[in-house]
Amino acid sequence: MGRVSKAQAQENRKRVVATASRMFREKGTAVSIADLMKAAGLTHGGFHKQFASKEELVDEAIAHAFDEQAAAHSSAAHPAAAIGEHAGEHEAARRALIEDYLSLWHRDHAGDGCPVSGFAADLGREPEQAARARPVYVSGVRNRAARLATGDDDGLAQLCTMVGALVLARATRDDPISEELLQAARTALTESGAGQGEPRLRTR
Amino acid sequence: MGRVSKAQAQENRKRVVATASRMFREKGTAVSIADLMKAAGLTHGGFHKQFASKEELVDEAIAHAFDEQAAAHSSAAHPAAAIGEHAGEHEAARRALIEDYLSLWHRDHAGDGCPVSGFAADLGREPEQAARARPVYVSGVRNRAARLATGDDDGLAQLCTMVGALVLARATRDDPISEELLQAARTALTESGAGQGEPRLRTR
DNA sequence: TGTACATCAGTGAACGCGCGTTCACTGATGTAC
DNA sequence: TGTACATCAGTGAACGCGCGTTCACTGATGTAC
Repeated sequence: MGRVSKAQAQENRKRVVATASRMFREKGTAVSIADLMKAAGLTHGGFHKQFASKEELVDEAIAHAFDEQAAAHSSAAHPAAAIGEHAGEHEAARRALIEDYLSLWHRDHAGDGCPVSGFAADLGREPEQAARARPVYVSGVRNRAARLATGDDDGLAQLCTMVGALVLARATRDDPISEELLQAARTALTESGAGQGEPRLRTR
Repeated sequence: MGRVSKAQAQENRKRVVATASRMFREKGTAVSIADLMKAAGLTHGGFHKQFASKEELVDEAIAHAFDEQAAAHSSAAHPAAAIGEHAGEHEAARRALIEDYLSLWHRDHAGDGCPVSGFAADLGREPEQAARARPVYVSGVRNRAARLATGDDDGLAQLCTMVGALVLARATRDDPISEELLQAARTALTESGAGQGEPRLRTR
C-alpha cells in the first residue's frame, strides 16, 4: 500500500516482465493478468500503471526471454565458429546445446527453456503478435541454428529436429514415446563418425 | 427452427465435429462454441443437445482429425513396408509425404493439415486433455513415423524434423526464414545417395 | 536541515464483454391409434 | 392410410464467471520552500 520508491517500482516492473516471460512460455500468452501479477507478488489493479496493455507486456516478455538466453549462453563470444577458429570448442558447445535441449528437464520446464519452442505455438496462431515479435524471434532462430551449424550445414534443419522433438515430447509427456522422441533426435543429431571429421545428421 | 429429422440432426452433429476439427487445428481449442456453431451454420444454443461439454467435442474433434487423415492416406493398405515388400512404393510414398508436409500449402492450411502438428501446442499445455487424447495422438505419431521409416531408421527423428519445420515455418510466416526452414528440412530428409540404396538424413 | 505539500505505485472495487452452459420456447418430426 | 399428440433438434435470451481495463482511493515518496 501507499507509494513505493522509484527504485522499488522499477524492480517490480522488471519482476512482472520476468514472471510473464516464464509463465507465457509455460502456459501460453493466454495467462491472465491477475494470475501473472499474483505470481509476481502484486495485485492486478496496478498493472496499467506500468504497461499500456497486455500486448505491450507480451512483447516485452518475449524479448526478455531471448535476452536472458542470449546472456546465459553469450554466443556473441563465439562468432568465430563460422570462420573455423576454435572449431573444437564450437563442436563441444554444439553437443552440449543438443543434450540440454533434448533433456527431460527442458521438456518439463518450458518456462525456463528455449523461447523459440516456448513461443512458437502462440506466434503460429496470432499473426499480429508474430509480426511484432518477428525481428526478435527470427534472430533467435538464426542464432540457435548458427550454434548447431557445422562446416557444410547452416543448422536450420537440425534446429527443426530439436524443436519438433521438444514440442512432440511435451505433447506426449506421460507416454513412453515422449522419451523415445527425444532420444531419436539426440541420436540423429550427434551420432556420426565422431572420428571422421564433420558430424552428420543420420538416420539411427 | 422447429424439430429436425433424426438423419438431419446426425448430419448436423457430424458437421459440427468436422468444423471443430478444422478450426481447432487452425486456431487452437480455445475457439469459442459460438464461433464454431456459426461456422457450422447453427446457433450456439443447441450445442449441448449434441455434446455434454466442450471437452467432449474437443476429444471427438481430435479423434476425427486422425481418422480423416488415416482414411485419406489409407496407410493400413501398406503395412508390408516394414517387411520389405514394395520397398520402392514405400519410398515413393515417403517422398510424397515429405513434400506435402513441408509445402507452403500445408504451412498455410493448418485446419486441413496434420493433426500431430495441429494439436501439439494444445496438448503440450493442457495435461488433462493430453491424457484423454493420448492413445489417438500417440498412434498418430507412430503411424506417421512408420511412413517415414527406412530400413535402419524408425522415422521418429525424421518426424521431429518435419513437425519442427512446420511449427517454426508457421511461427515465422511472413519472414524469408519461413521458407528457408521448410527447404532445409526437405533437403535434410530427401537428399541422399538416391542411387545408393538407403535414403539418409544428412546435413545440407 | 525541517516542514508542508504534491506526486504517483499499488490497492480493490467496478466496468463492459465474451465465455461455457442453462432454459423456456418453437414447430416439424415421429408415433400411437 | 389419416389424424391427434408427444417428442426433441434447434433458437435466442439469460446465467455466473473470468477476462482486460478503468477508477477512486491510500499513503509513503519525492520535492519545494
